[in-house]
Amino acid sequence: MAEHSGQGGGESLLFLTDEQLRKGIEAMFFAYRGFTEDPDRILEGMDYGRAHHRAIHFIHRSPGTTVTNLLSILGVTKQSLNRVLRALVEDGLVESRIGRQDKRERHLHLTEQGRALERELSDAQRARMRAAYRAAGPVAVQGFRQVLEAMMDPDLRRQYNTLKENGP
Amino acid sequence: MAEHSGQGGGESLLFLTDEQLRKGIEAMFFAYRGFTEDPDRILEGMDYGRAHHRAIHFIHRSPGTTVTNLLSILGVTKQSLNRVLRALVEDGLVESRIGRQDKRERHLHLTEQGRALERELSDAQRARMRAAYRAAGPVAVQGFRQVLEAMMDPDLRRQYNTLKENGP
DNA sequence: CTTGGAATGTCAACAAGGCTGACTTAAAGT
DNA sequence: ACTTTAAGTCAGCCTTGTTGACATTCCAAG
Repeated sequence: MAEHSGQGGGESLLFLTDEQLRKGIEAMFFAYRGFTEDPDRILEGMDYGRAHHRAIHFIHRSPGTTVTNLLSILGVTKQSLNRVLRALVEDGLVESRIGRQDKRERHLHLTEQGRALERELSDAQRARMRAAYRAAGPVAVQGFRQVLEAMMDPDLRRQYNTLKENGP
Repeated sequence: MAEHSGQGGGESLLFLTDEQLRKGIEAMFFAYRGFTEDPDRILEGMDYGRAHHRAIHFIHRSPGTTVTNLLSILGVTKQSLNRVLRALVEDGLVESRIGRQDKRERHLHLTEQGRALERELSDAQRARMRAAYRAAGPVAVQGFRQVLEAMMDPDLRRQYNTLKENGP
């Protein structure tokens, strides 16, 4: 524990002060607002909201995923997700195919229309992320990702890493 | 623009690929879940939720702040905030003092009971943030903050920086 | 073959926390 | 005096989350 001695740990643990942590907490709060703002603006007026965006994102990300899998990624109840999926299927943005092996399962896919909305939403979100990445530079981006990953719950980190591997 | 030449920009702009951006987007999604989880768990069962947490946090942060100021920080309507503040005042966690200079204003302060809850909530949230910071290291933390700041809306970044200056 | 349990879907009811719109009160400002 | 601002309130609505109960379908183990 005692790195050298000195008040605060020889190797400079100043980044672990309550003040630094509080800044990080507030940065998360304000940044998340920006993060969701652009897609939210696109969706308002359509009958959709943030919940629909999340469903569309992860269906796009893992085409053919089952409802149960999606539930565990999104961390909501099936009733909540079902309300959202029903709307998307009725409106022809998502296709729900009965499993061939296990006919209880529904495999979810975006239709062409669904892909179009996904593109619109993720273009907007990526544009902001790209601007932030560019402004901060590659070293900062690496740190950004490291801290976020360390902040996740172990279960969610597993989900996140599983997603990372199967690129589209 | 063309740093050297080569496919992708001489100075390695690989961190700006859609794939990298998508990973950042998903990292934000999963990390934010972890970020809010601990306070949420503490609050469930009490009659309070995330909205109360936010109000308590920023009143603690800027004691004596006015309702209007708090509104602009939180980015909600006064009706929404009022519902939350009324509960906190009725339960004796927040004190609303009429302004001495401008008697229309109400200045908000945490009571001892309010400070106790604030401490409980922020201890939990800081513990997670501290663990993440420690795991990632000081360089990563700097990058984390840089990217988050770049991701904020200009207005929110102003709010964030204003808050940063008046340390408690 | 039967049965248990898993995966899915659906209905109903509810709560938190956003929102808009309309309106009041009190105090400042001009 | 008149207007604007700060705050609060009432009523009603929407989205998105929750529980609980229940039906259907179908795989798999006994």
